[in-house]
Amino acid sequence: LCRDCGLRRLRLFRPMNRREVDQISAMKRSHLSVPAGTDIVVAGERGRQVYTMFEGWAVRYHQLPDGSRQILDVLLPGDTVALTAVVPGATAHSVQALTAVSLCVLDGRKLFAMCLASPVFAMGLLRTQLDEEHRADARLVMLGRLSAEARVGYFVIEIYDRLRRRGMANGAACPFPLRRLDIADAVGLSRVHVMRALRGLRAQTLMDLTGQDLIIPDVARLAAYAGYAIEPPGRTRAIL
Amino acid sequence: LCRDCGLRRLRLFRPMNRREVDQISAMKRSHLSVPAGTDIVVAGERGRQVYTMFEGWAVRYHQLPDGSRQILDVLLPGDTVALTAVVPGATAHSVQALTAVSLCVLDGRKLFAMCLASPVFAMGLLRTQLDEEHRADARLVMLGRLSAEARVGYFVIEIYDRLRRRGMANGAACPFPLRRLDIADAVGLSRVHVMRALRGLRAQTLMDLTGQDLIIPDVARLAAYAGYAIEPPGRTRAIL
DNA sequence: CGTAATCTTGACCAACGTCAATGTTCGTGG
DNA sequence: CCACGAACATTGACGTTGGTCAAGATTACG
Repeated sequence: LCRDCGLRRLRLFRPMNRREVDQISAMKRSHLSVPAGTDIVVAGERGRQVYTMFEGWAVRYHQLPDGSRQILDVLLPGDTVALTAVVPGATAHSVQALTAVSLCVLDGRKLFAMCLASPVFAMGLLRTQLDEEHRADARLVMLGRLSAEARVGYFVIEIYDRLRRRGMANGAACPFPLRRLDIADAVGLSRVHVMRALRGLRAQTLMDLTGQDLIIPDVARLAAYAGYAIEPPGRTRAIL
Repeated sequence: LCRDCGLRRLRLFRPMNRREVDQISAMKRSHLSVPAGTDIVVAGERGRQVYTMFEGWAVRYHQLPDGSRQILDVLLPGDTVALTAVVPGATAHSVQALTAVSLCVLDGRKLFAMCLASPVFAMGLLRTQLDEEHRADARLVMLGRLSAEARVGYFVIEIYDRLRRRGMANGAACPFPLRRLDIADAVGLSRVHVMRALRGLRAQTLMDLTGQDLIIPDVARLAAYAGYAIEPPGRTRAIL
């Protein structure tokens, strides 16, 4: 199955020989498809499964006691979900599908065993994790120091750039299936103020988000405005 | 040297046998002591060294082109610095000493080699890294969703709790050698507004930060107010 | 004792949140 | 095909939170 995975052809993952691919294939339990809105992982539950996003968009988020929600990250095809399950411990965050989503379900215990058996594989995971930390740091800067408009711009272009590196966005346009409230919960603003920021960004022709259709006339200009450093290609991911 | 390290006696690290400790000892290059204000790591430089905080406080931060600064994390004794050097790649953030700091300097290449040789060790690193990610997520929630007072309270009690787990804070009081501006740069506020928040927290007897002396009369109450989940002890770190 | 850095506070202003009203899209049942 | 309702987008008016400016107080240190 993994041998023919469409995502592999996008050069999204570290080059692997046939044996490695087959080993990963052996960890694969099943393929899961869920409609938009489904809770894939619920905070506090002790899962033994790791997922790989295959298609669709999802968010990792945290719900506060007062009902407000912070989106921690947007999950795109190729991303790994719930890696904390490998190193035993309950997941602290929830994951919800934004669109229809399909995932590869991996056996956490087998994945753990594979890490112990193959240090190179474990180091790949560690590197992917360090990359994630880098992105998390950048988001921290965004939330702590950027204006509302710059935050929205940053959020949007970060996702656009991730899609582009995966060969899933080419020109100036790309789909953006988030509601305004989702954006607000990601960048720490209110839904209404996100609207104002979008209007401002459109007025400056930095980006145009109408409905679910995103247009970025000049990626470099938006990146400069939002303080986003466009990632050079070449970084690959650890798990198929 | 590491065999007698004072930090080891605090049960801060995973239990190791003598051979493991000696292996880590072999990676140790030197011991570095720097005065307050020193730049330990400079963003963009390609270091081949990893550090372990031995004594003192430091911050990991990012400087924006407009001059403002976001503190990403406070580094306390026992914390690992610049782990990105292990998996090759330039460090993206800077580290500066807040107080006089002393560090163990480890050879990044040897550390890398040790990860490849010992998968258990590599997995320990991965777990520490996943714990860090969890803390990063929590800080993201703080910046995105909490009020100014709650943010300051969160920031303070998180550090207090980390110190406590390391046996470096016991009663209600603990030293807190940050300037108001440092706190502001960490929680995404202005220096003046941090003052207002501190006054408010003092008025509610949630905490009292006067000068560099912190007093938390009721840790659980402050934690509840700030939405901080006090960590159960037991999590240990990977590198000595 | 003097200078520089930081703390602390008040007054005022800008950014962002809340409320409420209207428009738009889309799915559902008649 | 159309009527209806639900969810979401969009906008204006207004209130609150947090930033900026500026001044005096305190501390650290030579």
